[in-house]
Amino acid sequence: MSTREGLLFVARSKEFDDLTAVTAARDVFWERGYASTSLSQLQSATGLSKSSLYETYGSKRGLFARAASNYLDTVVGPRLAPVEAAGAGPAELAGYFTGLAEFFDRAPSQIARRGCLLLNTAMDLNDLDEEAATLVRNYRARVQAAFLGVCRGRVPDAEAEILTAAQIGLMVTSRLDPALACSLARSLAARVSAWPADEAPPAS
Amino acid sequence: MSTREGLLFVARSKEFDDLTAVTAARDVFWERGYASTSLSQLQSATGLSKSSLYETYGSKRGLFARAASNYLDTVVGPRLAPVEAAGAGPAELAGYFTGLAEFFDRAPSQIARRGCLLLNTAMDLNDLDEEAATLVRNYRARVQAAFLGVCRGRVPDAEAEILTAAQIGLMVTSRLDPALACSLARSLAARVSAWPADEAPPAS
DNA sequence: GACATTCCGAACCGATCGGTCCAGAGTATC
DNA sequence: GATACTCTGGACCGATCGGTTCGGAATGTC
Repeated sequence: MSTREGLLFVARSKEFDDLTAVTAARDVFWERGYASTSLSQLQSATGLSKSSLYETYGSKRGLFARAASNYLDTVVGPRLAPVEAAGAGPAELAGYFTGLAEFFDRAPSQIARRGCLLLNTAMDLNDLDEEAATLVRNYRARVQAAFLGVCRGRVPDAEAEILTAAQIGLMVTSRLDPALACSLARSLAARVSAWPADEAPPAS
Repeated sequence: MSTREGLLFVARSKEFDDLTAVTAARDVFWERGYASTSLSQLQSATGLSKSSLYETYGSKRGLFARAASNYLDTVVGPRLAPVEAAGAGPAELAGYFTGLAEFFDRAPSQIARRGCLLLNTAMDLNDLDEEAATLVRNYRARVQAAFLGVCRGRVPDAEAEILTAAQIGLMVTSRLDPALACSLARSLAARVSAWPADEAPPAS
């Protein structure tokens, strides 16, 4: 708003929801990757005109930044939260993999095949910038840190490194064959569940 | 060649080496992915003109098929051969990962960051065809089969499934950070080496 | 009505895309 | 020289790319 001659004028309010638009764009990037996503596809998904997209997000790259941030907040965060919580144990980690298994099992093929937006970005790093590269590296580090928190005191630290790699492989596999990914996720959950108890074992 | 009036004429011989050109193209696809590789980049890499490329390989897609086949023959095959051999054991599997670790350690960054041509293709499946998709799935299945041959009789079969995922994650990680991939590969080798002996344990 | 802002359609930019074609130079054997 | 084939540079195709600009309609408050 602006003032002039003591009068207060209020501008026309926004007609589209920013979160809705970013989410729609996120899904296109997620499914097709950054480089293979065209502006016209983003227009179709968001329902916004090219002018509005440019005016609001500055560029394709700017919209991608918003999409990636949204992905971290609404997809990665909630799924990883129980594992990142203080005191998380094998049960929480197994639940993480079981949750993914159920997702691959139940979600429609088109959704299950999207893999991970940030890992998919690893293939587009040639077309993006160093900022995008560190974004992906930080994501990987965050996953490994969460896994490591559960491993400490129970299994060697290298287990977290390997589990992180397996998780990355899991998301890539889901792009190839969601059913295979489902099976794999269950195997990972089973493996974590088989870890020895860390404290006083239950008297049986 | 053709005959006419009883005379035999022999055509001009090829001036470029097919294997060299395919290898050069393969490296570009490997580094940049299918969709992000342009014809002009393929021209620069192969040293061939657009006309010759079209005449020889039919299309960008046709050249990619040759590149992928070459990749399987000259990259995947040799590295996986010892693991696929009859009677291969943990030592061969550990050697596989150690070989990758040394590669990530010694190869120039630009080379080490290429990851796996076929796994990278998983991101381009939207732009390719079902034939390409089965190519990647078959590669994954081949790796898992090789790993499974070593697991049998020593560790549960699910270990091969998880190791395959870890191997996929390893190749993705190498695109992000070769040093991390090197460390990961060594951890995988160590893990496999720690498997219990399958037959009469050595008397100590 | 005046004013401020939002939004879109459309035109436009320069560039690149994969693909097609052809004239002509080069290279080989007879 | 005649013949047959290889190979290239360049022109061309229609299409699409990300990005930019602008006029004007729509929507709001005063």
